[in-house]
Amino acid sequence: MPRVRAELAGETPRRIREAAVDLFAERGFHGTGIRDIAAQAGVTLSSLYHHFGSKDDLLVDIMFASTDPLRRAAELACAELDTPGERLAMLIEQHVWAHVTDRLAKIVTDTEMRALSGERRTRVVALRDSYEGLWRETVQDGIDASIFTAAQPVALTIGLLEMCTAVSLWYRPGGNLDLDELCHSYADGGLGLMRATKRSKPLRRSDLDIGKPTRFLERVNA
Amino acid sequence: MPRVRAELAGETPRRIREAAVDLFAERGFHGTGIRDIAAQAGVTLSSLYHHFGSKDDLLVDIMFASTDPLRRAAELACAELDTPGERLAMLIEQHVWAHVTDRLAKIVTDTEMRALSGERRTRVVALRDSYEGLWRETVQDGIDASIFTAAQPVALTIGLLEMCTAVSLWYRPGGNLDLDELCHSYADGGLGLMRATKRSKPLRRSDLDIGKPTRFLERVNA
DNA sequence: GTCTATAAGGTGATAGAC
DNA sequence: GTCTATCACCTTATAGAC
Repeated sequence: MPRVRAELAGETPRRIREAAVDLFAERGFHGTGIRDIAAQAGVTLSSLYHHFGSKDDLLVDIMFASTDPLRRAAELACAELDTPGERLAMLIEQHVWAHVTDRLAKIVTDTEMRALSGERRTRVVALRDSYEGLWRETVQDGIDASIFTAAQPVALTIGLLEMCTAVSLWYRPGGNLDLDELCHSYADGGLGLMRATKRSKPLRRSDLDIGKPTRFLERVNA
Repeated sequence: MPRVRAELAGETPRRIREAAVDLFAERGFHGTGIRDIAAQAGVTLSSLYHHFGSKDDLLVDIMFASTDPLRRAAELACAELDTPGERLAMLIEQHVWAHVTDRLAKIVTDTEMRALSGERRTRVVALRDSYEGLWRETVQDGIDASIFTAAQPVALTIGLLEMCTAVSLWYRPGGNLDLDELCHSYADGGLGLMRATKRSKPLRRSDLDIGKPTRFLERVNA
């Protein structure tokens, strides 16, 4: 009985969240009314407000649920992989993988920051900065070890991150480009973007053995 | 007298457009009220509606004014530069240059497509597709000529474009990274992303002599 | 936990005087 | 071309019954 209750108790918020993600991604946060969300979730307006304090809270909830697992997977990858090349490749692959499999929530997270203000915004920005910091550190490690020689590593790191983020805007699973292939290709491109030293031969993704893109994400979700 | 009148006649719409760009970029299209725009432009609501048929029309106007010159400059570059490497480098540099110097309008253009529907949306999408087509053709030319050897050129081209687009989200002129340097660095990174053949040595931006990023944009604006 | 009803104010757009 | 005044509707959020 308590088991069943717990499951049922979690179901309504989940449906509200999903409805909100769909609508926010399609019409934007300000373009979506809370009545639209309640209707799509199959609940009334008051029920929605029983589970979420405000429309803003619902947005923050969506952003955290989508970003925090990826950040934790990135921490694991940085802690457990040996070289900057391996770490950067894995950061790219699990970022791309997450932006494809959690497409709509990522679109919302990446486009609706400006809808937030005050303490809510501060919290979300802090989470995002903590994730992006792992990318910056990884690239800097590569520069320090002379594995990467890009002229503007900081600017290129932001660019690379945005390139991988944008996958959620165009990629659809089921086309003629396999998701694993996409991850692999973007990791290879990212290593090329950072440039190998002139002495050593360019670092290629196919030279690395880092396992699947889901390797660390699975441990986080468990 | 007619000269002065013409200048005055064009001034109010210009101020309305600028106010709208500022506010749309900061709060989003649906997050901005038409009263906010009118107030920031220093005109009344009715005056705004005298110059623009609707809030949607104002958005379309902003998007066209920001996108069309860049598209025409891209056409010029593709017509007049000899090699795919030179063409891609110039496409990257003038794209980055435009996204820095026309920052706010680019943010609006890149994030508010979903606010449009029907015929307005069709027209803006067609303009964007025509521009992106020039990038795809350029990369394909490079693949055909074995200058680029990327595994997934189409996917990487979109990624590269988004990477350059995202510059408007973070870059501010006046920091310690010069705009010309940024353009140069992104062009070099983009060439690396597409990969040189294994036989020939990698193509670098510094090997190319293509002139300034503004070279074709100036001719379009004239 | 969910419902109906409603408060309080903002929204895009227009009418008609000057 | 610009103004004031207003329409009809939609917005987030809450009160209070069940």
